Amino acid sequence: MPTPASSSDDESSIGRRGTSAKGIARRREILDRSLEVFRERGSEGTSLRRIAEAIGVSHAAVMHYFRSREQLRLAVYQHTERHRHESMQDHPAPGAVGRLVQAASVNVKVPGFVQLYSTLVASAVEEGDSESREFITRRFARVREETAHRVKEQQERGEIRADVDPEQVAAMLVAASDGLQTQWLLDSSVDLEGDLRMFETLLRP
Amino acid sequence: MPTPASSSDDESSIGRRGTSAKGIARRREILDRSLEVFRERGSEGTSLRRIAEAIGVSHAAVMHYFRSREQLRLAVYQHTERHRHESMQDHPAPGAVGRLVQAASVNVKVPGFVQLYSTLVASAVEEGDSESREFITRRFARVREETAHRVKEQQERGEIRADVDPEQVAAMLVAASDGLQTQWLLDSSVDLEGDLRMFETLLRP
DNA sequence: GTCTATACGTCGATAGAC
DNA sequence: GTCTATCGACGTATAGAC
Repeated sequence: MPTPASSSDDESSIGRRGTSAKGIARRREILDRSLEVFRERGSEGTSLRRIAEAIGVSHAAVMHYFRSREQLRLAVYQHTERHRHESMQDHPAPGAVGRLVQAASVNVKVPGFVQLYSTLVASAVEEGDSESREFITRRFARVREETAHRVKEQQERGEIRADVDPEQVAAMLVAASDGLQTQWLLDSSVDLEGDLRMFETLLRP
Repeated sequence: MPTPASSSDDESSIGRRGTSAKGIARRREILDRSLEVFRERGSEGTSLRRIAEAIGVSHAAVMHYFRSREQLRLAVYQHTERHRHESMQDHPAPGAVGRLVQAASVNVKVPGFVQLYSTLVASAVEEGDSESREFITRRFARVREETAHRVKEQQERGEIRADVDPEQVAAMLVAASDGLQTQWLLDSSVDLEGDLRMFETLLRP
């Protein structure tokens, strides 16, 4: 539910195979089809066998490209995130809150994306040493840092009140963005964009 | 990760058996031991057989009291929530933000509680018709409503600025509280209490 | 490199004996 | 109320065909 932020991980660094032309295509096919199946039944309720069936291969073939089911789920998220970023490439940095609003609005329009993120966060906080935990932890740190930097700049320009700590504001903005996307999924009468935009009022000098 | 809010569901309305004295005791034992095991391995990584083993019965015995694994998880959350509420019964309503801060601080000190909540939220947004979804959806609606009411009262008393919508503030406060608890779990350098307290500054007239 | 076939241990869930 | 037995499905691992 992140926020923009440039994705630095290439897909191929995550899986273990898929070097030939056919392998690369197959890998992408698995990622694309997985998201489709996740959308219908949720990532938690979807087995490797079901994904494999949707493609027309054995479930062992899927495991040829991904070390584990957990790792496939993370790779599907990163794959989707990349495409999501491309669809909002061109914009002139409208400030910290604006970035959040834009990112959140795009997120909830990608079917299954926020749901997938939720399962990754749940895995991250439940498991002690998983790849999910490391990925989500780093993501939070990076997004907070980028947001804090933006807030600081806007404070120097006098666009944001100076009596609040940029790091605290950043943590809060990221938390509110994540939480509101979740609430919107369960009750679309929640005004995701308006609620986030309210921060512009609250942060005004 | 909620917020205070009075728990209206009785545990026994959730499970299906446990009417005798022994049954009631057994039911509570399952709930208590489940949380202990969830704490170590996470609720997602814990099987009914492992819980049963910790008690000294077969996994079929556990299923005698709970319709499904999913339902047991929800019941464990509600059971823990009840005890959590009792541990902060006496307080004189310190305002909307104060309530949030108090609730969040207690939550993160109950081992496994926020983690369990995260898995429930993930289930809620992934599954279309589950009990988890209904429970979490109702919870959000109730907590938002209670918080909005408190904000409105404080606005009338002049304690909170009047140029913001109470419902929007409530949704944001709940979202920020949830999101910050998650961030704190993954990185305890996040200042959960301080970040939330900042809202008092932002909301000052 | 890509993939099928197959097997292992475990899981949630159910049925029926005690 | 609790057990044992059993079911189909699951994640994972390996051997080997192409």
